[in-house]
Amino acid sequence: MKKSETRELIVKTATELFYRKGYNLTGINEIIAEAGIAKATLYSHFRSKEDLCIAYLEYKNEDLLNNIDTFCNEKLVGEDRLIAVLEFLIPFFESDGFNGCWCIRTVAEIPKENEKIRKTIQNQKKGFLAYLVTLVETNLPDLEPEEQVKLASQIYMLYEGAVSESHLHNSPWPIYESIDLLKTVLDKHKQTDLSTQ
Amino acid sequence: MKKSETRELIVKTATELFYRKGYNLTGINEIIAEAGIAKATLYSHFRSKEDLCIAYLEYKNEDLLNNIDTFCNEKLVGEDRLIAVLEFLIPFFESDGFNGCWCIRTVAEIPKENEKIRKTIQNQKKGFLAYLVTLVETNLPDLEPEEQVKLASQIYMLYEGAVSESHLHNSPWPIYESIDLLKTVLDKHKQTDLSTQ
Amino acid sequence: MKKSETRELIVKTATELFYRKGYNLTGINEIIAEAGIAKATLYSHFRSKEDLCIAYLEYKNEDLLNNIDTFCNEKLVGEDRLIAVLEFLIPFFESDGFNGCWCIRTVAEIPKENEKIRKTIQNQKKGFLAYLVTLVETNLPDLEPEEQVKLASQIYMLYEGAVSESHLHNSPWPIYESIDLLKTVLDKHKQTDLSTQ
Amino acid sequence: MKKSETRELIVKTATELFYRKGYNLTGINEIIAEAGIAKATLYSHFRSKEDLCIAYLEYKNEDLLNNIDTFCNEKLVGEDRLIAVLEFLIPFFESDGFNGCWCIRTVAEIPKENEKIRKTIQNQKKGFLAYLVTLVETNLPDLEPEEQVKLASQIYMLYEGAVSESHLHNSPWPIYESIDLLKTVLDKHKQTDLSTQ
DNA sequence: AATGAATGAGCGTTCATTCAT
DNA sequence: CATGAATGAACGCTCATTCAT
Repeated sequence: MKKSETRELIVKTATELFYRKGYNLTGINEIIAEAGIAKATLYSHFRSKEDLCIAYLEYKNEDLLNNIDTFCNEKLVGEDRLIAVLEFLIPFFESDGFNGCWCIRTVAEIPKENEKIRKTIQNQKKGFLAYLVTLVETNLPDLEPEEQVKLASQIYMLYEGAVSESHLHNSPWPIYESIDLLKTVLDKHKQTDLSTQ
Repeated sequence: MKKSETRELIVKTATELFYRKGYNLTGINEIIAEAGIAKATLYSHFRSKEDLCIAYLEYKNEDLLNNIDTFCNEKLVGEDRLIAVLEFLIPFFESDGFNGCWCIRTVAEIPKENEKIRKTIQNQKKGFLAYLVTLVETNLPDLEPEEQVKLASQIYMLYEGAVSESHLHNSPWPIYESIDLLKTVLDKHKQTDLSTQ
Repeated sequence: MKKSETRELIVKTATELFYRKGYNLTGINEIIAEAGIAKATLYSHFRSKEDLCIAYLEYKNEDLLNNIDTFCNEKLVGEDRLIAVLEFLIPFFESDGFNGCWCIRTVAEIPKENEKIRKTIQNQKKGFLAYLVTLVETNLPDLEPEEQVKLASQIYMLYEGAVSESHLHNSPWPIYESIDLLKTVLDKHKQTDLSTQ
Repeated sequence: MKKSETRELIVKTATELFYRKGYNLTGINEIIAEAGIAKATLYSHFRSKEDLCIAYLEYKNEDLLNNIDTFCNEKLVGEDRLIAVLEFLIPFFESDGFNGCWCIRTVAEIPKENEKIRKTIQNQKKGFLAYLVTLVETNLPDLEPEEQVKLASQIYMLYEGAVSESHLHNSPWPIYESIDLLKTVLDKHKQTDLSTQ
């Protein structure tokens, strides 16, 4: 087996376990047993459990961004594509193994002093925000730039709340409320737009 | 020392540590050392760390509801009192030791199978939702009942998102975005109200 | 079993193993197996293997100083009692389990940065030197004070060399050479003494 | 790179690390990283870490004997050349990276059962003794043969003690005491010599 | 002749919990 | 009612060594 293949096997195994059971409640022993490798093999690929955690976060993030983008591009353009960001959460919530947001959950598990993981997570969220800004710019080009940023931030907030709360309550209602809220906000923009014309 | 006093000392000590460091990263030894009691004393008051966790969650929740209620009652009635729920988060965020939402963080730390803690947390959130429904009913009495419930749910979503995200980003901007979003929603209700009159 | 008894059991067991096999080559598992206790029991008495090492060094040192003192007090006074310090090494070398000097051996095993253990060892040696100074003062009172210190230092050197080399060569000849050397030095002092009278 | 060159690179690297950090505290990984070679390359030159240890001991020993011989040959003949053996220790102690006697330190680290390394070390010390015997024979030819052997043994003892103790105390005073002791012994031989003439 | 990925055994340490006193 | 000594299981991690390429 190639080195990169082993590495990928480790990341995939760790990702499944970390996301399902949590970072602290998943032991290295469990990961290597599941992956069918020796402990030292894991440690030849990752210096520490912490490094493996970062690989897990990146793997999850990349996957998510791809899935969202694919999902949104199937939708009509304009407002609908923005709403699609939140609609994406419905199949996500219903999918096997949905367990909330790995960022929020991992932040909750690590000591406050762990800057490395904390920064990784913050950067992921900033990346997602940047993605949403671009999406707003593309689909609501007539909006003022600062309004575009504000709207993106608000979609971000609604997205995050919907993920956390649907997970906590084990129900999709928070997603629907977020969608509803977003529609209200978009309506307001439409009105403002009309009235200024 | 009376039995109830010892119990309260334990709960307070555990609460401070659990909230600051997280549930899994706080050891029993740390709690008894901080409280200055013997290990068996702790176990004579709580059957397990899990039971202590529930006491911690309840202690935190009671405290929060009192604080929110006190804060909101100082404000004018009507819409402003609803907005106050979110404005409450600003001093909360700025307070020493702010560390996000204990419910979200604890859910992230325990195994999915732990029904006891999970139910406790879900019930707390349902209690908070019920509080918000009452608040909407009191302050926007003209709204349709189902609209009142919906609005309360949305305030809940905005509240939760603001707590989580201000914690994650270590910045209050998510709180301000939530407030802004809520104002937009309330404006819409006002318009609808006017138009139907 | 009382706490102090368990502690003593641990120290005795660790001492036997550390001295026989060396510090690094003796695992915690071996110590607890030999002592018949649980791992956590050991760690409730000693914070780390390093702390146990220091207890080992102190246990050995105390034992040694007692044995030397007892041995020397059985001898005639004067020069003979000084020579007795080195003669003590003959039964020591022949005793079961003789394995050289724990100080020298432990210094060889720990990283240079380990100040805690290093200081402990240096202090033990300084204590032994102080003991020898007193012994010289008592038994050769007519000698100049600075000559007394010098002689004590030289006895110290001969003692240390004899221990190390008898261990390395697995033979007592270095002890006999040290004794011979000491006698030469004492003879010289006698001559000087006579000629100045 | 030629095979012999690679081998020498390995030995030099291992020597530096073993002597500085100790045998057990130096890992194979550290050696190959420092030498810039692959793990299997090391194992193609040395069957085991133990074999590499022996190469290290031999490398150190050869170097030492050369240095001592060079140092002593620069001195006047007679007693002064014998004293020079101990005076050699002053620049040795002051040199960068002085870390005591590798033989004593390595003996302290290996299991008693390891005959291979043990014998190597004992033979080195016997070789050094033989060198000293020759030195005494050459520089004090009038002494009785058995007295020559005895004197060589005593110089050996003083040498060894001075190395160990200057290392342990991190101070050169043991070297000076050894030199002083040796001078006393040599004085005595001179007197004996004179009185028998 | 040289590589580097993989290994099994072991390391020192910490955990929540129990029980005799 | 409160104690503190003791526990078994699990933790994250490192070691010298091997083998297919």
